[in-house]
Amino acid sequence: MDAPVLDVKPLRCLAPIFPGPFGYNAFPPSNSSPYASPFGAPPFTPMFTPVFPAAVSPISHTQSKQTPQVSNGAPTATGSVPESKSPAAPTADVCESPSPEKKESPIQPGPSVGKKRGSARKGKQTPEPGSSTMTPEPGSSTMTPKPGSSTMTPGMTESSQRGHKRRAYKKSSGSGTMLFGVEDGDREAVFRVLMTFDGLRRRILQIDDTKAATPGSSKRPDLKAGTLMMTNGYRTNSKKRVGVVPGIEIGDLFYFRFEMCLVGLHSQSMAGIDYMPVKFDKEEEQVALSIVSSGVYEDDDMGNPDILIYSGQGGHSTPGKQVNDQKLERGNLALQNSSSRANEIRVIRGMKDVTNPGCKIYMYDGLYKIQDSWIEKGKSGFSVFKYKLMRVQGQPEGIAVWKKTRQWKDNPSSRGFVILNDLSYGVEKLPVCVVNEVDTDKGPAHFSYVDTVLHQKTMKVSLGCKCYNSCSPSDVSCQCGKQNGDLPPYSSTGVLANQKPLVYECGSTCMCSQICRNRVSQKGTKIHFEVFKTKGKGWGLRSWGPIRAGSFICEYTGEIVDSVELDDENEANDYMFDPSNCERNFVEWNCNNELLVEQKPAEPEEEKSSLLSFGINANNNGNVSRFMNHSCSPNVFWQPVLYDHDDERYPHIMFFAMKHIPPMTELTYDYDFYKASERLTINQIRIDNSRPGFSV
DNA sequence: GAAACGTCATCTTA
DNA sequence: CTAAGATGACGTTT
Repeated sequence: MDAPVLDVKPLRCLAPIFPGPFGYNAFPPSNSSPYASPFGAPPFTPMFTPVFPAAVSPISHTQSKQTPQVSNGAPTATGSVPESKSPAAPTADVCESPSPEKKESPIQPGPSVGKKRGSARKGKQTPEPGSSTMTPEPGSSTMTPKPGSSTMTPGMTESSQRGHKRRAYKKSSGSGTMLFGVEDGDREAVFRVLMTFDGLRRRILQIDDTKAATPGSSKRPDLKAGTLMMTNGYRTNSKKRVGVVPGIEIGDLFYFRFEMCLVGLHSQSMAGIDYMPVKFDKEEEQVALSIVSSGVYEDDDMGNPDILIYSGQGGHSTPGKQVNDQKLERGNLALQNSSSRANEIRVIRGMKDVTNPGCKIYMYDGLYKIQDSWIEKGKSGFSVFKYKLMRVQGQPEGIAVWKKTRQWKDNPSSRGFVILNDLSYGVEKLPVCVVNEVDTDKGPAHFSYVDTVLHQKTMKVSLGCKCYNSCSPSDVSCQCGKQNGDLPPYSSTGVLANQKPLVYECGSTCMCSQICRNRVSQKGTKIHFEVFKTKGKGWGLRSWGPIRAGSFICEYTGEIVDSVELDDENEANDYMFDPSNCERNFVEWNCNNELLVEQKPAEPEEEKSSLLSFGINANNNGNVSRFMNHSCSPNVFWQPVLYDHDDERYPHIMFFAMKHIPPMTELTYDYDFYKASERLTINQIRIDNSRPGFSV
């Protein structure tokens, strides 16, 4: 039970594992707080969420410190609402900022790879180029009530008029309790929570996959992962609040509703309207905090990115089918109150994922205010509440970025500042345009675009599997499956489950077809890239579309060289990918699998990645990867993959997304994993094999 | 009052 | 398409 807690770093949950009810692991009971020693803090009771050491958020200045009472953080004055000035603007530079202990400047060329040297930039980060104001002025539209619609007045229905007391935040019953609340997280904490959630979810999915034969046994890995996080209190911003949420920026993406719950953006796991009681003078009133517009109701964006027409909740028996009039209660009432109180409401827009239909992407679109509300008859003839929300001015672009990029995709010539239409000259399926919005540079120096690595010697080809059509994760006879260990590396949608020393994809000698789920990175990139001139870091790389965490981005192509040829002084090494200095290629991406008790052999792997002793020279031949800059707070990592030959000394270097990456966000990876690994503690945590385990 | 327990509304996800 | 989900809100009992 007393697994040693190793090298505790603030943002991580390092508590030893305790078996909880239902196979969940819980953190130790309150009287043995794991925090006592590491932080020198007194043990706290489960009553209070521990204050997170790094909790002083640089952006929480707009937000008064939340006390257990609701009173502040909420509007202080009657009627008038806190104008939190420039809500998200100051957060712009948080994105790439290193964790507090680090001294290096956020983004700079990696020490080991001399790429784009001399352009390191100190100090202040400049906002994205492109984020300059090109939003239309929507303010001109006057607030005339909708024709033919009755205006609502608060209190027009009976229900729920009793003054609600703010209840103490309900702690999960059971053994879990809120031991590890990460209160008022900063951006780093938000990332941590999200990465942990998704790591957990992918892991559960992966385990589920191998048990394909048991029908009905297990579904919804998202809910399982979310529940685990919740019961262990592994969340941040767990107190509700009006307005800006620390650590969350406009444009942030979410692929599950639960993700938004865990970081305090929208705490309803299903309902579209989140609200809480707020004190105005003497009265307490429910006001809306955030809404998710997900298209179940007949929401409409009117084509104007700053306006959202939102439908109230209720009246539906099955989703999509309205069978009753909506009532002015719950979320609808809260929205109505928010309309008169004019408080800011966070808006999350849900959209179809074009690359993965059936999947939804949620994007935080910033603060809005309700401008108008009315009742109208829905398609089914029942009453529906309608709310017209107007985006608060002065915020960075949100959904507008999406609209822009979508337009560019349809019509690439509408993209301005283009220097070159297709850097790949047709090699990539999608053109890679080169843009410069910041200076007069006419483009990067010439190189030949290749979409594969160039070997000097011929590589021998491995013997493949004999699966028919597609390899099945539950098929123990699959040769490729064996090589990968007991669990499949990719989900059925091609998302990498976790980082490994080496992934074995099926290859040309395999009998399975191209639809095999064990063929992912070999098929090449599906991302619509853009090479752009950064401010101060030379050329950079970004995507027009959103990228889901774990999905394949691209390969690092170029000429394979032996590491002995590497020489930092050589200019030719500017575009050298050098994995040899990476003691351990594990980022924190697999993190917190220890929330699951697994009967896996303890990681025997580690060694292989440090054996990599080649380099990839992209100076003369390369692809978009050579433009990816370094960051200590990266959103991309690399993963060795083997598929077309047998030689484990020369795997392909494939890049995958560490986090969900919004459109037009620069893609960066950590050039020097060795340093990164020093920040790691997660892999040092002992996994308790003796425990029965979380049954999935 | 506070805490514990019970039920309902919500609609997402596979 | 359908049904199983988890949470928080709200209501009732201890």
